[in-house]
Amino acid sequence: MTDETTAISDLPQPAPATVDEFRSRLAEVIDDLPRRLRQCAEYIATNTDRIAVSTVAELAAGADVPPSALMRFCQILGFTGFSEMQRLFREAYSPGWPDYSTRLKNLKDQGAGSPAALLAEFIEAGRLSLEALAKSADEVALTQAVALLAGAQTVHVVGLRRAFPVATYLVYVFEKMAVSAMLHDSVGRLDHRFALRPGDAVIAITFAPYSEETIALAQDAKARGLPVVALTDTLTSPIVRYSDAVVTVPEVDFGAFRSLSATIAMAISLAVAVGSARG
Amino acid sequence: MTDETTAISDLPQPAPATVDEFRSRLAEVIDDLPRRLRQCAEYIATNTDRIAVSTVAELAAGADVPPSALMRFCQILGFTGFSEMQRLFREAYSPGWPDYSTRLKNLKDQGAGSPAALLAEFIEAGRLSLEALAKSADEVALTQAVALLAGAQTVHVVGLRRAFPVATYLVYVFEKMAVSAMLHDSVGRLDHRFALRPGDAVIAITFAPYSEETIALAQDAKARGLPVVALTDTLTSPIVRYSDAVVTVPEVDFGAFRSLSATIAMAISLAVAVGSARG
DNA sequence: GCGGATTTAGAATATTTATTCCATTTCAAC
DNA sequence: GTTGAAATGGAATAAATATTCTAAATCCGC
Repeated sequence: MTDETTAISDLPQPAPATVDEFRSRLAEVIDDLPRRLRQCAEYIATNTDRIAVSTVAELAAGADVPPSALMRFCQILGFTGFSEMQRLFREAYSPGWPDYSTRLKNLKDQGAGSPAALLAEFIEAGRLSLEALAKSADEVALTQAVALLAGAQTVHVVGLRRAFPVATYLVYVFEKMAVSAMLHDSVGRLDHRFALRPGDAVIAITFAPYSEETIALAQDAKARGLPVVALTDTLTSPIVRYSDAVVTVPEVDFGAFRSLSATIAMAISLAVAVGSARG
Repeated sequence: MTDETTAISDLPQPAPATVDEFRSRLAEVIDDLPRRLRQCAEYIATNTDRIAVSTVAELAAGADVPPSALMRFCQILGFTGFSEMQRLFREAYSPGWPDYSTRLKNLKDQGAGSPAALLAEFIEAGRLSLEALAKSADEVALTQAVALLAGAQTVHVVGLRRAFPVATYLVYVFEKMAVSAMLHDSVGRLDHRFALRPGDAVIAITFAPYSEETIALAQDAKARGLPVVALTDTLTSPIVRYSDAVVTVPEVDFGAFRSLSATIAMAISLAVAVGSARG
């Protein structure tokens, strides 16, 4: 009858009311959970999205625990049981976009190859790219890149072919932010590399198949001791070895073409951050 | 005992195996369905995404029919029952937020003005733009624009300042699709308008504040009787009066800068559609 | 290695949810 | 209007699913 044994799990904690609350509660408790319950927590943490559409038995099987363990897990989190937890996820699903996905399907139904169907595909590719970027963005690399560029006199921007639109937008934003920037566009096959001066920095944008001129410029700058920032697709890109900071962007493409959404989002962020870092 | 009354619904049709198959089956049957079943079909058609996370009773209530009607509906589509139909959607289910929204919040929490927070904002702006585009896209205008451009000898692309990246990407895609295209970039203040020849077409890209040169080129082309396609922000844009087809794109911006995601998605779609309409 | 507390597994039960069935209604052709 | 066929609603039943309970296993401080 004493209260002395009252442990955390006995306290009537209120159930999480949002997915965010759910996640933080999960993070709180996960470390001091016994073996089976921790297994539940870990499985749930990486498969949160399946809660809405699975049964206790299925999730338990996935986590490799008996169903009853999963029940206890739900209760520890503050729910009366699995059903209550599941309700949270079923209701939270599809909040912001009431008819977005339906509409996309309608567009696609116009027939494969129709302009509307293509548009739907590119919209989807763009959205996936942005979401992937949100998940994978490396703040540290980004901050580092901003620091390098913010310290430069003039920022030299190079990016050709499919990366060229990004380069031009970057220059546009730099200009608006009063950052001195120069676009290396190889118009007229003129080589502007003499313009690289001590105190400057380079941002080079390239994706597979990597464009030689871009890499060459980065290499040149590096040789002269200028800081080089790379905006590319993977850490194995050939430009990486000539760069002092590497920002990678996962881009989903449809057919042969990149959506560029994620790349541009990253580029603007860089430019604006550099602009405001300078004041 | 005769087979003479055998109707469509009696034939043992195989159940749809994919969501796409499901949608086309639905479209096939929806027109010759009795009242209650049509109610089901219509509700399901606009709420396809809730199938995975709802019970028969919930969906039936939403469609305003008794549960048994919904059961018959499932069977007409070829499923043995609701559960089988739901399984299809549960397996295909993948919400947009495995941890997307949480992650965005984390980025923003790095502190207002930090590179990561900026990135989060631009990602969000891009995503909203794409979703808005999905909802507002006008297939008819798009198809019309494609037709005009597909009929042209050479496509002249013009877009300056913030629209310039879009113009360059458009030209890149046209090239890859073997469509003869020319970029009017006003490099060196050279005026290329003499290049407009009978049989050509123009695509002009401009957003508020509208760039004069772009509008001037459109006007010029129009005066010579060439078809002009406008890619712009609203139907009240000054370019509209010089255009034969107008494609509008809603773009959300953060701070002073457009995300361009929606605009680029639209531009690629146009270019690819034109390319395949030709070849 | 012993004793008390905690954790666990799985069987038993309760609840929810899907499915079937049939009496009644609606519809359309004659 | 009458008749037969199709459609409907709701109650009855079957199946799946969640939840609880308890005996056995495990863990931990001594």
